[in-house]
Amino acid sequence: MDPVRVDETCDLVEPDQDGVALVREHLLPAPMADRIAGSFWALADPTRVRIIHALTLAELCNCDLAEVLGISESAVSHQMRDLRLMNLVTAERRGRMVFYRLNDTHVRHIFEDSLRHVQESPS
Amino acid sequence: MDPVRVDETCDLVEPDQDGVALVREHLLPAPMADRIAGSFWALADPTRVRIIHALTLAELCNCDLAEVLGISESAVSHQMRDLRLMNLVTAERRGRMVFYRLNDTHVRHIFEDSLRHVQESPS
DNA sequence: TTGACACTTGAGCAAGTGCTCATGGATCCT
DNA sequence: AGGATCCATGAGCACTTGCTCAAGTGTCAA
Repeated sequence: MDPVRVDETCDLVEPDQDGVALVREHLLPAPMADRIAGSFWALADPTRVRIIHALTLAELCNCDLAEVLGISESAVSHQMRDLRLMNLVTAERRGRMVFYRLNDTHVRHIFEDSLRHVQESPS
Repeated sequence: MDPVRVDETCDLVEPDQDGVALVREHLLPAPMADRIAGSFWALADPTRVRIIHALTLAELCNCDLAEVLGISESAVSHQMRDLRLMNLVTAERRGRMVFYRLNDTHVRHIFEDSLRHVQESPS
């Protein structure tokens, strides 16, 4: 628990000094909620989770990803396009293959944390 | 970087000893990918992000959440049902109101981490 | 050049999501 | 009891998502 104060406006504060009033005062602005949601979008889909996990282990090209994960190359390509737009991976062409690499240490870290958490938890 | 070894089968390993072979060997099983994706589902939607943020500040009832976030009580109630099913919040009835409280320290922590990360990052 | 291979892209579709609206249940007050 | 308030729920709807399929681009090798 023990939340941490981060700044003056909108975030982590000692809770429950007044309830509704406190919440209203430190309300998370909608654009920031959008950015946070966006940063979790990548890991909220099983296919992308598996792609990101694979890229944690090695740099891989589109067709290897498709083959290893058992999905079509087109499906992989579509996902990689989105991940690239979110700056979560970088693509590098070598010959006719395109190799993908994880580009975001934050996503890598929350993924690894979550993997540990899922392994420890009972269900 | 410096990934951490967690167990023998499917997870965090020193990368790139062979690429595809290594990935195939340590492939994340689909059910585990589903569980990880599920644990991020809550924070991948702006409305739920704002609900969870509000609940990090105080215990709140349905109607206060609706009023503070500027959405309908029905919309809140539907979201709270899902969050309850995922065991992320607990509900306690007091009179005719139902007060919600965060129930998952892991979600609380990754949310707080992410909030800090979003605040530090440029864009 | 011709073909094969790796990847990209757009259209289209089935399934899922988040909301509103209407209704019903639970609780309190007079 | 009757009404008011708070919440839950189901139906319905617009929108999004993740996929497949088909067609196209880029690269290499014979």
